[in-house]
Amino acid sequence: MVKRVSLAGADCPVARALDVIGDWWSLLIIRDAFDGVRRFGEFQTGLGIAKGMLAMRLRDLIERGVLETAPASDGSAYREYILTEKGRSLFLVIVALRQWGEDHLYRPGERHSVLVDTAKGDAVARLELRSGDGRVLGWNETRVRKVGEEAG
Amino acid sequence: MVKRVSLAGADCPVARALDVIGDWWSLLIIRDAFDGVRRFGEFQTGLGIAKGMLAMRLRDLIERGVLETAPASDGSAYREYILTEKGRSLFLVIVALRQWGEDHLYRPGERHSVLVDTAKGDAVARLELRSGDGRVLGWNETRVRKVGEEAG
DNA sequence: CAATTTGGTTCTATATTAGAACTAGACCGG
DNA sequence: CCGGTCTAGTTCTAATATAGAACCAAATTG
Repeated sequence: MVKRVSLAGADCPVARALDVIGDWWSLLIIRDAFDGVRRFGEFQTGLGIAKGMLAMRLRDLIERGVLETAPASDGSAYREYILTEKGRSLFLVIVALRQWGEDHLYRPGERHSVLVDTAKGDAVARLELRSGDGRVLGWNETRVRKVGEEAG
Repeated sequence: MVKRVSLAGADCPVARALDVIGDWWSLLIIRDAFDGVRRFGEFQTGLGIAKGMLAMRLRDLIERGVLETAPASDGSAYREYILTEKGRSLFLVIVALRQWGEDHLYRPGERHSVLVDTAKGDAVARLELRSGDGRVLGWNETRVRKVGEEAG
């Protein structure tokens, strides 16, 4: 089989991003980390992931700068896994996935978790893509300018 | 190994979303579809994916309502793969991944493709999460309200 | 109508994954 | 401070998924 394909050198930022967090478990681990999960055992039981997989994923995510370890905040000798700044900026990826899932993967009326603004407790607004000057853009009002292509 | 874990019944929309598009290739196929790729061979050479994998992924994505087939637009007897409405609404997921990749996975000055507003040719704005009443929210100003949890 | 292109399917070797079994160090009760 | 248990892994094995090559049939091209 040779190796699983690597996209680390791609021109497309989507491909590079998927190279880092595009596997089955990484984004779930990161989602849990946003939710306050920090300890190995918490991730393991919460996700139902095999321990070997979890250990490997945590190692990879640390190596790639998404997570880091810190001494446990409860004073014990154990370690905690926490998001780095790089990891925390995946927040909008998680939110986008969440909104898509809410829109398309539940039957009408089927209950699911909701992202709320902590201050007021209301559901957050939908994400929108805007142009540089503030117009809301649909998928068909954009295009990808490839590397080397002339601007304009 | 038993089966690969399924998250199709999860309460968390992020988990359900990843169950549909959380594997190695699906989002790359979808990204290419947004970029105008429609034919089997185009996906295959563009992605460098094995034909068997691609055939399987296309089948899965059709089955899950993200893609559909249509008669080829060039009048030939071949088929094309195009995004459904459900598939097109993954646009913001791709954009969020792109922006994260741009921010964190390129060395300063290293070139990469850019998403531009077709009308003006300028790069699009960064995504922002806002509250119901329009305030910009950071990752630490939100929380997930779980199913069954009381509102408020 | 022969040659080539397109769009697959099938096959096999290798890689990845899940899950169980095992281990070492931390913590806890006495 | 001693034995038991919890935490956080590592190691092992069997099953599944993947890459890549070989094969094939229908459509298109010359």
